[in-house]
Amino acid sequence: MLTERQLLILKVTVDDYIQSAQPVGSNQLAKKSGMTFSPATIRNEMADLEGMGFLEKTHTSSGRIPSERGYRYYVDHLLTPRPLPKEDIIQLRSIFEDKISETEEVIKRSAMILSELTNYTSILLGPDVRRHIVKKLSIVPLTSNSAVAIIVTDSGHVENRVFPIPEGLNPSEIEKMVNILNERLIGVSLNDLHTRLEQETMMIMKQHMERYGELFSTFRQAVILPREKNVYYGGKLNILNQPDFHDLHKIRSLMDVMEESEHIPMIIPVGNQGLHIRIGSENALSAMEDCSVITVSYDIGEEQTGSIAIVGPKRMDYKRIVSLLDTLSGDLSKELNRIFRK
Amino acid sequence: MLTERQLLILKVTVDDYIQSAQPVGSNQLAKKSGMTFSPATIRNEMADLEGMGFLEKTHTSSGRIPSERGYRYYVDHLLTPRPLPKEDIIQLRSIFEDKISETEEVIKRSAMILSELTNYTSILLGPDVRRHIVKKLSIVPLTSNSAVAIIVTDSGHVENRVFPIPEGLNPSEIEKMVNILNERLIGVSLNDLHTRLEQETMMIMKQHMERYGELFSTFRQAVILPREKNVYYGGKLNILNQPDFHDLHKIRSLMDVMEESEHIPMIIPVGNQGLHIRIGSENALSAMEDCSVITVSYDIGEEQTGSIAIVGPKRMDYKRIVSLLDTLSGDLSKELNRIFRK
DNA sequence: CTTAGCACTCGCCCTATAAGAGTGCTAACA
DNA sequence: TGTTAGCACTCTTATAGGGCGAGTGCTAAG
Repeated sequence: MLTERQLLILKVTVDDYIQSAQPVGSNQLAKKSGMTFSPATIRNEMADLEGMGFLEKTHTSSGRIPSERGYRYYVDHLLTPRPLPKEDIIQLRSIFEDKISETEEVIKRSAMILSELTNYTSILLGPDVRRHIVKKLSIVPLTSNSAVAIIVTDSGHVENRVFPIPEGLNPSEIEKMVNILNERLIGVSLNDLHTRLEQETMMIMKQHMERYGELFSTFRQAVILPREKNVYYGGKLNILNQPDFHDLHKIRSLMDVMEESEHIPMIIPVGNQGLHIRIGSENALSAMEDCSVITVSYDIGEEQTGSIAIVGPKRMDYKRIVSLLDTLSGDLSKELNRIFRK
Repeated sequence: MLTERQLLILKVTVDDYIQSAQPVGSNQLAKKSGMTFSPATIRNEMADLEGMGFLEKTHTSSGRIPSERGYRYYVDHLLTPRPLPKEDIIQLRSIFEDKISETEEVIKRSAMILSELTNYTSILLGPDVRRHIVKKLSIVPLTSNSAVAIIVTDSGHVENRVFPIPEGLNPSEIEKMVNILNERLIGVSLNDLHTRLEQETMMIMKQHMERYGELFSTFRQAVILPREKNVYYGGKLNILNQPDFHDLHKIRSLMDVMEESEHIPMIIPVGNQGLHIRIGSENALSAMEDCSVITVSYDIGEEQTGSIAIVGPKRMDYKRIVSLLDTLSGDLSKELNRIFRK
């Protein structure tokens, strides 16, 4: 077990390294306020802490930097979240100041402000569009052989796609189809849409329409997949500001990984409630082994949840980020509830 | 005036430097095929070319690299566009292979393929949404005090935005409003929409509806500005692959500049028909002084034009990019005409 | 006019050296 | 027994010098 003094030294070491990005030595530490022991004592303690795997040296005679285990311990036991400074709160509140009524806009904006506030990259997961409920379907003919299909969901989200229609189709046929679709499909989630389309509507359409086949199948094609991604980024380039990242190759692969939407579930494990911190190799992706990721969930309306993630160097300002995310998660939940509830 | 031999040497020097990214010396050049003169002769000629400002040395006794003037001359007089290799043509054609019916999808895809093909960053300007013509307006109520406004344009583009509506508004009022709006505004461009809204519809609404004021003004708010940007990127990170860029600071500001949509007109001068090449400091933005930008216009339907830009190092493979852009511009124009014409 | 020859320049790499920061260990001290 | 001063040692960083190689400019010969 760690003694009080060791805890203190570990904490101050991590804090200092987070702040300076330089290995911290015993002399330097001794000068810090609250340090009543001599450098020699600190050296002894640091050697112990290194033995226990909390600190590391970059070379034989350098100062110490926290190991991953050190960060982990720091985060688990030594993190004393302090209240956010006023400026931060003001900034966070500014996200909501113009009473935007769209979930997606609010989230986009959160991503932006968050990255500005932290100087790290933020990734926000919005509502899962596939779980939204169809509120209205419509088809607007554009030319003699194309039309745009529009699906409005209960959240105000609009999916739309242009699709080809058979040449010379009677406009009343289309109207008939739209009516049938609306009758049968309002209240269905986007996710269930394509199965329900087949199961329920196909038969009816067959009865009521000639040439239903071509129209129906192209429409189905168009409607299958929501196009919009529910991932929003802020400060993608902030990585370039971090002194911890200098290897262009690593930066490149890190940025690549973050942009690739299929990797997102590896960065932000879905269904994780509350706040989580993943340090270095605790991350699933090897491209992120030099990063820490802090994630927190927030509520969207009453049923769904979204996630906020901050990606930065292991030497991340955990204290500040945790406070920021805590606050933002709460604010965001509240605001989105307001939007959904009205 | 330049002699034949000087032209040859300049061309080969630029070609070699484009290919190798290394300053090219007289011995190296003499080994190239087509070089019938001795290194000494080449040295003399290179000294002359340097005197005329076409070549530069990185230090007193180094090989030569092309100056901006050298690139300019190369591009203006020495560029012999050669037909694209088969693989490139196949790749370009793959953009259109699944007969997408949406302008924006085709453009997005072009941006992607183009950046893969060139290993540079591509920026494509799509149609100016504000010039699109309203095909249909609708309002779908979501909750008791919010609704989503949807505008479909002739190109199949859909603008949509959630906006607040006065509590307890009669649904039939909304319907009435939508009818009036459709009667009056179909055929109007998005750009003219807000002025026409005021001029024509307000009076009519006043006559037919109670409480038109609140509803109308929030609707107007929602409709003012199209949200979608018409800028599409491909290979934003490709800059990181270029050996010419190593200064993180410069990379950062270059990437920043490219993402900022207000800078786009400085990168791609609007209304420029045909192909243009801007080398180094010929660019308007100082962050791009180490870049070359090749732009070409393409047709969207019959009236509008879009632009394609490739951003790379000054040491860019001009020959290849010019051929690629020429071809893509033609193909894209053809394809978009097909989409619009049907 | 072209080219071989040659002295010279400069970047790059390797090595050596000195300074500085920090460590581990030992021994003295409270 | 825990703490601290002292000291030798290690390793990084910065600086300077030497050799190598690629390349140049100039001169003189072909």
